[in-house]
Amino acid sequence: MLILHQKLTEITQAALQQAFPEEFASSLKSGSPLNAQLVYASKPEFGDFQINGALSLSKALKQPPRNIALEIIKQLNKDEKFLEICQLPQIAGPGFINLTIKGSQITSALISRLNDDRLGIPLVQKSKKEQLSRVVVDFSSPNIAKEMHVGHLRSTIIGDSIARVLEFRGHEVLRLNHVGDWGTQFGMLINYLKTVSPKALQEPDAIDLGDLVEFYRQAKKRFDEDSEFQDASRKEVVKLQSGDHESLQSWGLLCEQSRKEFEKIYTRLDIRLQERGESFYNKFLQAVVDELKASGLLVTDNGAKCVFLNGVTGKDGKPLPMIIQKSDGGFNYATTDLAAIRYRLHSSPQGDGANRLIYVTDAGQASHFAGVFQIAKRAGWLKSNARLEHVPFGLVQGEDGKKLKTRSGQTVKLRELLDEAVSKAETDLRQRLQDEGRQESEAFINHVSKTVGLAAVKYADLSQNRVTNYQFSFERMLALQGNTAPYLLYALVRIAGIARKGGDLYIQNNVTLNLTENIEWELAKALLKFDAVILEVEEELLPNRLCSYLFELSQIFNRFYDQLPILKTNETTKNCRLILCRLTADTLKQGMNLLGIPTLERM
RNA sequence: GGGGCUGUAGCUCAGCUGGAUAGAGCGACGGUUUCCUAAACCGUAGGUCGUGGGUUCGAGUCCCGCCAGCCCCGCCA
Repeated sequence: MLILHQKLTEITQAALQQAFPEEFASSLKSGSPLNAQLVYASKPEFGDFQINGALSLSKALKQPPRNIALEIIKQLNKDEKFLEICQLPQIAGPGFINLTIKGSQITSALISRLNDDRLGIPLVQKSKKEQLSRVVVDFSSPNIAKEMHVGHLRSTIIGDSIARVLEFRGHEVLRLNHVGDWGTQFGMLINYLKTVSPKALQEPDAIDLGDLVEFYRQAKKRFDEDSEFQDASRKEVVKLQSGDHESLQSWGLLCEQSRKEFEKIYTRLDIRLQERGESFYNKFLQAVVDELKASGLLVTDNGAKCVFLNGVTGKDGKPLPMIIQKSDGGFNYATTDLAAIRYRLHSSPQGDGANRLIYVTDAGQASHFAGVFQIAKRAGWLKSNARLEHVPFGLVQGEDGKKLKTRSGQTVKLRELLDEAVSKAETDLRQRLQDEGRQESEAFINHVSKTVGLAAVKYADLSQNRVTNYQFSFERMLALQGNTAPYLLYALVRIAGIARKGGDLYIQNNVTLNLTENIEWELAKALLKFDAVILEVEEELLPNRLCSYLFELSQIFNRFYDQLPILKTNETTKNCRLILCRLTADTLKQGMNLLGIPTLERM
């Protein structure tokens, strides 16, 4: 539908221009050209597209809306290209123009999609200008020496999906894991490591720290109780920052240990991520300070070097500062974030040469990023086409509406959360098999449980608008009905079932589509909307739009499946319906793939 | 005190640049299976879109005030 939308936009603009040439010309000069406002129809009974412009142009053109609509229609009816695409336009209500695409256009669009493994989604133009197009998606970002918990769930899943969509569109995507691998807590950790396991330094591979979370907890406990330990830890921070060999080695060991744990989760969730922690930017921190100083943004206040933000005021009404270098000479996270922006935007090889930076972090950091972005802009680091975007998301809440915790009040570990989802899916599946008297192998049960459980967790998160808080509920996500992963997976299973029962989904002979039933048309049109949805997600970075689309597509397919026989009809009708099945399957699979969710043949 | 986000059906949520009679799912109630997986499908009930103003031909959507909840606000990340 993208191509049709584009063509019709041009055609309706031309019609508007021809209907009101003088007004159109003067509107061009004034810089706010008249717009026919062609959009997708809000309801099926209004056709496929609607022109809304007649209503809003009423004042400018000094005519009643229906007259304007009539004039536009006159021009449209003279346009051969238009008549080729659409049926005769209809005026409706106060002055809307409803457009319905001709059936032949729909079927030929479907057929061209059969031979298109990109399902109508264009690749970004590799023109010279866009060749430099590189996108950084900064997501997941757990802290070293801490286990991943629910807090990382949303960033990881949403960030991955956004990266997948951008990659599919042909952007060069840098998936960066900005792990917390630097900071004062390492003094404590290294000191504790030296205390409990001095051998670890000689043979880094020989030692297994085990549960790092427990290790962290014990270190923290010792730190809080033992003042000598505290002093030693502070000295350790200084040693680490000054590049002491032994300290760095311990630090590396801790990072390596964490990395192994993170990898397990990423492998399980099928997430690719390039680790580039905060420490990477250490060598650029001083340069940030120098550049901000040179550009005149840096102000020393109470010994700290700050940049005062525009439009952000504190209690006394004065601008709030962002601290770039503490009075003791140390840097903090704002400095690191600035160094990261600078590096990512800087052309290679001194930087990543990216022109779109996407940060998938919780909404609580909104003002932090607003501040950091502002400084980057004022420092002149952005080229004209560069975009900095914070992609915020809400909290994960329990069913009580409060931040999700375990029964004992602990943070929920991501690993355990995933285990539970899979195990619940398994219980459910076994019950179902028993009820239906089905026999399946253990391998099948394990595979389906794992796929369904993880898909449920991902989909539940992605299907909600990320800005709002998200109420986590195993019961709902695994309910296996409604807007859930299992519902979508089931639609695919049905299609796979048809193929097993002798339906050839990949008919090679020159196909002709002859759609007769309403539900067939509905399905056909739904399939054609996929391309527009993907472009919308690319722009708005809202994966839930894709989820809604896939859910609606599945609903339409299920109705189609319910109402019409597919295999038990005459040959022509059968082939035609098989093509609809195949395109539905391809679209669902590709859509799910962009959500990071693998699909099943049977479940 | 300043700033941000949120407030839509009993519950969980959609609602794209303002457009026609505000939509799903769950739950509730009722129906559908000699046929491709019923993890499905069909139907019924359920709403002063937090609230009061304003802009507009038209507002859930934009602007202002108020109420409620959550989050952020100089040397932690």
